[in-house]
Amino acid sequence: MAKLGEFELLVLLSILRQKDAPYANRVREDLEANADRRVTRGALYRTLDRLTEKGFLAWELDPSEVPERGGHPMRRLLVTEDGLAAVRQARDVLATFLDGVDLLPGET
Amino acid sequence: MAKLGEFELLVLLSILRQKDAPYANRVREDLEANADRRVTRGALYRTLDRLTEKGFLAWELDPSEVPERGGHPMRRLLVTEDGLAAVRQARDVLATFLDGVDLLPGET
DNA sequence: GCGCGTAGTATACTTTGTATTCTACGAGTG
DNA sequence: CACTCGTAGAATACAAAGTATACTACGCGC
Repeated sequence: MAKLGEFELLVLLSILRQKDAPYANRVREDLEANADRRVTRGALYRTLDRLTEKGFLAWELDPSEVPERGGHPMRRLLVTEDGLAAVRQARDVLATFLDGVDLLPGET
Repeated sequence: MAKLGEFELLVLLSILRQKDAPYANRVREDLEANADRRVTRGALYRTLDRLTEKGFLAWELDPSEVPERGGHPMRRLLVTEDGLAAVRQARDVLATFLDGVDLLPGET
């Protein structure tokens, strides 16, 4: 199974967090706000494409959620089973390594 | 501050785990064993170089730890303060996102 | 009907990650 | 003693992941 880059992982996690509104721009806002990282739309869509090619992500056009100010129909993002598995594995590896070390003070 | 890629993070964490023997090949073995990932020597050294350029890593030649079967003197790897800070930040971000989601079943 | 704001696409480019191949050197073995 | 084996490291070229820039599309409201 293809492995996840750092950003890819964050994107999948963010999608999973958006329980009721898994749309690209929600994810973008989430990442900018909580991961302290600039995310341009191009960057995000590129990543979504890659995740889709890998089979970690799927989407459907959402006809009900009409955007307030026009634009394309929004894509409702869905993490696949494979995607979930990949996230879990990445989490486990990270947990292992983070666990084995105390870089405690935590405050930057 | 430059950001950490996924592999870079793992490498720093692994170095921190090798409390008494922070050498490149220990790290390599650690990653292969615990991160379920093939790591060639070239790949690792390239990453170490990049981390050094970013100021996250330093090293000194270790004269005391003589290798058992020849080779170059080993480099004792040292994570810098900046490196530690970068790791902490990455950890915090990951924690935030992993926390907000329950992909629990955990078993693959 | 024109501009603004949102959603998505295309493309070019940079940074990160990986494989391959080379040098160096000590220990053991013939 | 020279040769090959195992370890450590360097150089190079290349692939994949990440990012920026600049586009199209469309609806709303002035």
